[in-house]
Amino acid sequence: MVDRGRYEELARQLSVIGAVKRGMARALPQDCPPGSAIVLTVLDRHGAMRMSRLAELLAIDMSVTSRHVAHVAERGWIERSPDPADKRSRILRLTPAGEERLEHMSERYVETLAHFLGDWSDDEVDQLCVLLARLRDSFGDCRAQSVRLPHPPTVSPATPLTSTTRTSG
Amino acid sequence: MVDRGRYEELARQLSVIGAVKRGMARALPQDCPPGSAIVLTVLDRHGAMRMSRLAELLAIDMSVTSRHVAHVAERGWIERSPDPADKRSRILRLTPAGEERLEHMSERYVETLAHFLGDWSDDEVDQLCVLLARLRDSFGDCRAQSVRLPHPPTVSPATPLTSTTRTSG
DNA sequence: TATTGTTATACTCTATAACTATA
DNA sequence: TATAGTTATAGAGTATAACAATA
Repeated sequence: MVDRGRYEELARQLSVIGAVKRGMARALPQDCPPGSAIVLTVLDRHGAMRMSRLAELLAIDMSVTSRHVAHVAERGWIERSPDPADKRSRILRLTPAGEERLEHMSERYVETLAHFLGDWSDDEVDQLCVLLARLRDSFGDCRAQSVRLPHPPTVSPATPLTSTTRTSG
Repeated sequence: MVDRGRYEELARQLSVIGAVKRGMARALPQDCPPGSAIVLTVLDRHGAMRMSRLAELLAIDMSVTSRHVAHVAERGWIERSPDPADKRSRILRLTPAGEERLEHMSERYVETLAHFLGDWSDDEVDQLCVLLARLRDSFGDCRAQSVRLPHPPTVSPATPLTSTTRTSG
């Protein structure tokens, strides 16, 4: 068990890391806000999937995911084909235009990191990647509705422990 | 110089780490949104300071900092005493009530981390803290107005390189 | 009746611009 | 004239709740 001081330090570091994320976001093309960027990134990384799966991977509510997806679909960066197994669902898939967009985006990200992280070694970047991946993994699906935190903010007494993707009943 | 693939991987990891930050934010007391929490944290960590310094440490515009500060000041968690050296400024300082609030907040953060990071070792937490601190440091003051990024989004041709805290002239 | 996904509404954070007071 | 800070307004992200279509 890690001691309290270490956790406090980690909490501080996580609080301040938002500045880095904003710095990265500024490098994005104008028609591609962070919400679109992450949808394209995850679809490229994990392949075609349904809304609910995407929402789970992003750890955001499906209502929010729906808006992000609508935005990139309007621009032709993904296609939504009917799911033969379930007519309520559609399969999300990156289009060639989306891949192109992602490539452009990726170039800007890389340039930005090269700009700020010029003096980092390969090993340091690798280490940070590994630890961030592990951190994300440890948190798992930590969305409001799907997990019981130690201190449920406003939740009424006995909330069921279901691991659904929904926002309400 | 780090190669492109490593930077791409880091960019992906940073994109997805927002889920962790949201998970942490959910642990905060209801009357203490993340913006307030970070102000209290930084004032505790770095001691009393002026608005402009706080904005620089948070890497957000002073207009935003001003609102966060107003919020915590209204609740009596910080005090704003006149700066004898410059009548335009005030010195921000944590009050005993603010320290108490911070302690409460910190407990919740620690519980949340203990909940999700139960199987991490001391060394792993330390390593992540060190790398995050270094990352934040490498980005420095990366606010919109204060730094030239490789791809200035909408900025007109010759923007001066001044490192000010301002939002407009 | 339960689940997938969409839409409407509200809240938080951030940035830009205009403004006041002081240097 | 320039700087410290405040406020008004707008844009993006997210959560909750209500809804439609399908399982």
